[in-house]
Amino acid sequence: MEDFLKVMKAMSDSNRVKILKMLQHKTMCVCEMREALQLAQPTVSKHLKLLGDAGLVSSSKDGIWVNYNLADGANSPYVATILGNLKHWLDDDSEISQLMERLSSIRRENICRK
Amino acid sequence: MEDFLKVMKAMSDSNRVKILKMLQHKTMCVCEMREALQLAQPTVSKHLKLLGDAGLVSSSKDGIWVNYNLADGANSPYVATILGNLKHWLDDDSEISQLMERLSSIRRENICRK
DNA sequence: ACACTATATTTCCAAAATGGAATATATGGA
DNA sequence: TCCATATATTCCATTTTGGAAATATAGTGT
Repeated sequence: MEDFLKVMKAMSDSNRVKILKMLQHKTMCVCEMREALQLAQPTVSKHLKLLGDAGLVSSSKDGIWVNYNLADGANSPYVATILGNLKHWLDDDSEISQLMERLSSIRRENICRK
Repeated sequence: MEDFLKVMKAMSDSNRVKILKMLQHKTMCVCEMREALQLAQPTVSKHLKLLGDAGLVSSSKDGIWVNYNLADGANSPYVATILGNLKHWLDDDSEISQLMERLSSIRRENICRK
């Protein structure tokens, strides 16, 4: 039950859902997400920790950066099902589609290491 | 997005999930659920209101009672998918399976109208 | 070693969620 | 009409959550 509730709670916040939708399109680091969502960096990190604890995202360190990706869901049927459905869910949501449009112009080279 | 989040938030509480699992097996009134979950009656009513607002349950009045059922999900792809998956999810959870065992012995005639 | 940057953690605050007691409403029976 | 019961609503205390500022940690380049 706890694992299930963790996944549902992780899906219950619009900024976290936006993170997952962005990760459908590309691997991202924290500062790219920070820019895309216009949130403070610690806030983004906390959301990512919660998503990671729920098994929805994975991360790997690349030097100074941490690359975040969608999890494959191999360890949780809840994660696999939710992420599978989220692939097509919310694509016609205006907030989401606007975010996706802006996403292509948010590139690590232009934000980090200035 | 709002509709989606409503569904996810509704699924983020163990008592509400238990209500949905019970409704998979039978139509229930508030006092039966109150007995099954050992919660105060207003608490159950509030959970049911939230589940109803999310489109996860429907209700119909029968005299003094209100019968609650799982919604058919015809109006929401989120509801349809979640309720469809919940059919098999959590069946092996110990809390849930114990609740299901007790469920058969909780009958309206024995609780209400005493 | 030192400065700079990306990320994580801690701490605090405001807002939201959960639960119950008290209360209101509605229905059925005497 | 009056009473008992099923359900809903209101109100309040406690806990949880989302956000940011401050701080800590870890790489990278000089």
